[in-house]
Amino acid sequence: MPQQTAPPGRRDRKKQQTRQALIAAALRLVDERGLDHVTVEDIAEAADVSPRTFFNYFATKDEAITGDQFVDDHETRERFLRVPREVPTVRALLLALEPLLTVMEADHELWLLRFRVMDANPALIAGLIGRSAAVERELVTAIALRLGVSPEDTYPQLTAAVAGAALRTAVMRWAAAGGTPSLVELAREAFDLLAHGLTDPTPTIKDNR
Amino acid sequence: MPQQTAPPGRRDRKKQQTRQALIAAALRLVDERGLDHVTVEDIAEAADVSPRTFFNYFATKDEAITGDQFVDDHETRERFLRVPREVPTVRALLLALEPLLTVMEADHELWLLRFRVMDANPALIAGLIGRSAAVERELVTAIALRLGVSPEDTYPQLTAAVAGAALRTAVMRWAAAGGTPSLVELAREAFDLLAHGLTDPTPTIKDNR
DNA sequence: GTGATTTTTGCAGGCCGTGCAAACTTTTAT
DNA sequence: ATAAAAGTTTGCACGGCCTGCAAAAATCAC
Repeated sequence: MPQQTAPPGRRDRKKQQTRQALIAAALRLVDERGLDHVTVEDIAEAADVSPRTFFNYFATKDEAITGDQFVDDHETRERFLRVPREVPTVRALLLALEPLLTVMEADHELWLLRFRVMDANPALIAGLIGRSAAVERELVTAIALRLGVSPEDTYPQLTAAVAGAALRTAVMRWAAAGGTPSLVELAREAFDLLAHGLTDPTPTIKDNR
Repeated sequence: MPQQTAPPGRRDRKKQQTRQALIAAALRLVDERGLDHVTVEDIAEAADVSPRTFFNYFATKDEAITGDQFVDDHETRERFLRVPREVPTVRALLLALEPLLTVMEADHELWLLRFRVMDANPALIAGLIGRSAAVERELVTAIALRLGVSPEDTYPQLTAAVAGAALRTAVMRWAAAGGTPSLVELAREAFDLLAHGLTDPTPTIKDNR
């Protein structure tokens, strides 16, 4: 084997191009007009393909906008299980997620737009969360496995759900703020708050540790 | 005013009847055949109304199954704000939610079936969560108000999202277990874990406080 | 009973998403 | 180069969800 990844031929290049065009068109149009005033036909037209082709790339209109998977279940699970056992679960989850966040920040242009559009069209958030339910289920078993408890226990299920919520919050805040505090920082802040039991903040006085 | 609630006439009684019939039909059919193998027409037929009438009662097929609102935003918000300031936020949220859970337990037959059906048809969960996003937004402002911080801060947003996740977990576990540990107990367990920072459980040895 | 109000229903229509088979393009082998 | 194989795009037909509108039917108020 000369190289692990064979150089993609013209065919795959064209596919990627079409995919990008569809995503870009979808985001632009929905950003301009709102979700309800954009049809799949509009998107296909703007990307210069037939409406039928749209569905060769995405199972749903929403998927072109939100992205099919915003965390890769398998990779994340693996990374989580590789974290040394001494590290507490919540911290281990953060560590397992961080590479992902870094990748998103590298593509911040795309993701900021995506989340801005989602924020403006709440119907999309449901779909996003729904799709992340698959990841959550993976996480439940991974957490249970790592701790040696049953996946039916409260702890794994609660922790997976809560971590998902924390991640979502961090990402939405990142997008709302336009990307100024880094996503990794925001996530760390969220997970730290979690690990401290969400103790109430003191309004006026800031306690630095 | 002789009484606060005027006795409902035949008209309102019939409406309630139709509504119940539609919900019951929807749940029964989807439970039997799965979400994809039940059409609105089927449900309407089983409830003995026209398909068009179905949409006079529910905005969506899913809504007849999941219920339009599984927590009442306004009531919960009020209750939350009435909890004395000394009570920490997480605990106050639990207190504000408990009456709701009690109501659900009173109707456990309906709710257990509902959540069983949702568990079997993940597409429904997305919708459920999506609809609870409205509640979450209410909670964010309520938490911020109570603490005297900005609704843009991390704490209110994170806490609202996390509380929602914890509530959802409790309810799903309650349904999965068939209602044996009481819903209120499960919710308390979840919120206690939250307040303790999700510290890792010890697998074999149980520590009772 | 009569008229006003509300609910139900049918109808037409737009959009989403899918299966299928024909046309087309790229790749592979000769 | 040429032909066969493999993969992609497209059109067509169809079922299902959901909406607006106006006519018909039921209920209510007098």
